[in-house]
Amino acid sequence: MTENFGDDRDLIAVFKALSNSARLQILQWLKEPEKNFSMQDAADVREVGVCVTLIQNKVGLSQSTVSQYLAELQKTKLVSVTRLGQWTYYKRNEKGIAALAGHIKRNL
Amino acid sequence: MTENFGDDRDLIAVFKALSNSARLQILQWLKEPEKNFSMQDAADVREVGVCVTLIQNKVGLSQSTVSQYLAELQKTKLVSVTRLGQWTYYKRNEKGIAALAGHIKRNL
DNA sequence: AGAGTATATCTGTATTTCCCGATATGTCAA
DNA sequence: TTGACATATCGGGAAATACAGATATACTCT
Repeated sequence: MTENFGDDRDLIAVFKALSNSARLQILQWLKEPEKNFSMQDAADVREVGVCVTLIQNKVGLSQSTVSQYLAELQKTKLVSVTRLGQWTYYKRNEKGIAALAGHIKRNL
Repeated sequence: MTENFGDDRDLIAVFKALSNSARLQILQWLKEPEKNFSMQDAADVREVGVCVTLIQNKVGLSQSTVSQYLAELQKTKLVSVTRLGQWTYYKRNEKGIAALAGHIKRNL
C-alpha cells in the first residue's frame, strides 16, 4: 500500500490541485506527451516525461507559475519528477492517479 | 446518460466543492444519516434526507454558510434536495457521485 | 572562472473563497 | 393577520489562491 489518503487534509489538497484549469489541463496533456508537446528527441518521452519549458510554452503562463503548479501536482502525487542534467521532467503518476480514483469510488 | 462532465468547467466546480473540509464532511455524514444526525422521527430519513438545521448543528457553522454550502453541493450534483413544508431535506446524490467516480477513473 | 540555459523560490498584487450577520422569503399555526 | 420557525440570499471583511516579475540555484559548455 503506497497510497492511503488517511487524512482528509491530503484528499482536500488533491481536490484543490485539481480545481484549476491549467493544472487539470497539464494532467490531460501528459496523457499523450508526444502528441501534445513538440519535442525534438521524442526518444524516451513516455519514460522520463516532459520538461518544464515545453509545458510552459503550451500552457502560456509564466515560468514561475508553471513551476509552482507542477510542484503542487507532485506533492499531491498526481505527477512524478525526474531530474536529468539541467532539466526537470514531469510525467503522470499513474499509480497515484489510480489510487485517487479508487479511493473516490470506494470512500467518497 | 444523466451525467456527462462534458465541460471541464463542470468538473472543476465539482473539485472546488470537494476542496473544503466542511463540505466533504457533510457528504461523509450523509452516508449514514440516522447514525450521524439525531432526529426525532427517523422514519424516512434515508428516503428524504436530513434538514439544514440538523446539518448546521453538527457542522458548527452559521446557518447562512451551511445553506450556501449545501447549494453548492447540489449544483455540482453531489447531493439532492427535497422540500417538504418549511423544511429542506438534503441527501447524497449517489448517481451523481458514482458518475463522478466513473469519470475520474476513466478520464482523469 | 564566466556565460548561458533550465528550474525553483521569493515577494507582491489582484482575484477568489470562506464565513459571518443582516435581511428576505416562504411555511405553519393560532 | 400576526408571529414563530426554516431556509435562502445579500453584502462585506478576513484569509487563501492565482498568477507575475525578480532573483536564486544548479547544471553545462567553453
